[in-house]
Amino acid sequence: MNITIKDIAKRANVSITTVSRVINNQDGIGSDTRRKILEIIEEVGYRPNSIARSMVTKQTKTIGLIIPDVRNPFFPELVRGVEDIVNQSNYSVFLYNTDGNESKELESLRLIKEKKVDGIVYMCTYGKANRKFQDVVSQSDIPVVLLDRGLDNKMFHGVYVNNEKAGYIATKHLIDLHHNKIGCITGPDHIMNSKERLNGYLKALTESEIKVDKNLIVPGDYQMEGGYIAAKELLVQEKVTAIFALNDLMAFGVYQAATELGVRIPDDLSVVGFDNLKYNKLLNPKLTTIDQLAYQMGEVAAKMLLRQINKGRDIVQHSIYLEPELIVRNSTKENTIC
Amino acid sequence: MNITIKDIAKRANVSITTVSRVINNQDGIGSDTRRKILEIIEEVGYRPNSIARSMVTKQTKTIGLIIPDVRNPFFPELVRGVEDIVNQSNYSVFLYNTDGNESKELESLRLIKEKKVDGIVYMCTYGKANRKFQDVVSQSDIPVVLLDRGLDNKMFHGVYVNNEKAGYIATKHLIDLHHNKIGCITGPDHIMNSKERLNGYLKALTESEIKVDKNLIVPGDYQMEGGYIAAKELLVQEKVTAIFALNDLMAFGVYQAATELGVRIPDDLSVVGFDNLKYNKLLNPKLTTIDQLAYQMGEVAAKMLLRQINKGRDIVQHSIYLEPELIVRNSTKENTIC
DNA sequence: TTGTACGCGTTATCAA
DNA sequence: TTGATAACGCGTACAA
Repeated sequence: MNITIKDIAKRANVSITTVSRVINNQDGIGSDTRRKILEIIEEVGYRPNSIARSMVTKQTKTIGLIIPDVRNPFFPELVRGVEDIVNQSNYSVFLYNTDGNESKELESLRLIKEKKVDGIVYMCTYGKANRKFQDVVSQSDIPVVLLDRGLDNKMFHGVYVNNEKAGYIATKHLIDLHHNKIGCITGPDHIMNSKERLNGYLKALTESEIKVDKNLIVPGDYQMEGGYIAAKELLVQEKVTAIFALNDLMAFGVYQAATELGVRIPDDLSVVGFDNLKYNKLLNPKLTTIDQLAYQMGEVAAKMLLRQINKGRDIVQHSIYLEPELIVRNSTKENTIC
Repeated sequence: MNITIKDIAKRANVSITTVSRVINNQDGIGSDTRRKILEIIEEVGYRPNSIARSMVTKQTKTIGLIIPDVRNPFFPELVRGVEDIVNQSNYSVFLYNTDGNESKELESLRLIKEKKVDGIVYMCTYGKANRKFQDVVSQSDIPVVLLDRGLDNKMFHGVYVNNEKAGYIATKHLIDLHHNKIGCITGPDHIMNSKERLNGYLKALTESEIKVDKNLIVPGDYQMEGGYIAAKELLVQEKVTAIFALNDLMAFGVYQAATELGVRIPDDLSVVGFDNLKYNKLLNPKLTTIDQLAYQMGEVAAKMLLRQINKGRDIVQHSIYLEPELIVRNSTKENTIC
């Protein structure tokens, strides 16, 4: 049997109302009474039952964080960014991994709704789950902030990187190094940021009057494996001198493929990645990539969410686009081949 | 205003008891009544309020997972292992990152207690927070499983790797390759697994009658930076031919130091790590390391926790030690130098 | 087969 | 400055 506010009240010879007031730091309490109650609370290690509290206050001091997979090294940064901010306001976070799998997304959604979280940070993937998501959310009026990946519906707040611009500057960098046969390895095509990054790539080519060759655009999976396979294709069949991988993980795969084929980076092949993962320092040569400030994105999203929670949903809706940055390291080099 | 069991009852012209029974799949309900209620529930998208439910059932279908930092690539594996198992039983997980920081650990503990989680998976760090932890836990009678890092007090269940054995086989591997000047980079000394791994190292040396040289044992921090600094010391001042880094992150630092000093791996220096992080495939040459099956550890811990939750705390207490495995790759080589 | 009424631990309202 | 009591949404013992 856990100790409750009643026990404290009894011990202190006061009503539970008085104890409640002390707990919640309200005034209108005699300083003697307050001190005594505080002492007892300290002594017995009493902690208010947040479940019971939530019943009446209608808030749980809890948010839900839905991501594809913590094991993908991009997400832990976001997770920490979110957590560090909400913790400051004494919020706890429910973590749900969905693997971008529709049934898991729906399951998480169901749970999250039952748990009565005060808000949700959502990194969405599939379109179908999203319809359901929108239903659930609009039904229950839970504040939401989308993170990194948008929804076609613009009714939600969101924090994104300017993916098109990012794709543009990455490609431009390669063009400036006189590459004109630049392969591009994309992500799964239902993820919007992949499309946007690709658009940036196309824009840069067009602007520089380099003809777009469809064969140089190979679909990947945002995983090492996909990068590896795509790179083999690009290197063997298309003889590209540069590859823009739409995330670092796939760039890692490119390195592997290059090593196997005896293709030297950056001499024979320039590589640009996307994400600036912490551990791409391990690569030799170090990877030129786009930094999209994952931790900060998490922070910004969390702040937006807290603002929504505190002020209600009817504040001006908006999205924030963070500016990507090109980090030039040693995997890109002037094209001297053709 | 959210929709409640009352609304369903009203719509269906039955009592809330009947609805409750349908929700909880109890029998003794007319099949017509049941169907009708189910229909209405479906139609309006009703979901029981788990907060209210927890009030009466005394369980929240929620566990707390306390880790140092998701950004350390070892932990995401554990997190997923835990989550995947508990999700199967419809549990949600609260994630708390503590950075091994005492005040954060205590704060997480406070929150976790208030949240009335049904159980806790705890990767502990500091000794002081642990006393408090033990108080809190024994007070409130929450089932706990320790993960990866033990507590001096043996009152808890736990899942660990046999760290001493791991340290032993790693070192033995280097000895078998005729290394006799083997540096060891340790973790923070308040983390028990570091001590245990070091013991394995010492045991292997002693057993092979290699004199232990204190200067070859350099303290690290379980981060790349610490590995880098320690490796420089070992390479410049001690001229070791092999280094056993007590985790992969520090081994990464060793690679960096070696590169800077023009020391070739594995020709001039053999390196063994610990963790078998997914992304150490990126290293060139690939890292020989100890696999400690992080994902499985998470799974096992979660299963133990669920068993405790369901059967009560008074089941036989025990700890499980998983067997580490040496993964030989290309960072170790026969010593031909001396 | 179904319904009434109480209780879970807290906050909020109103009265003293 | 303090207290009695209703209410939050649900499960369940007991009654019908």
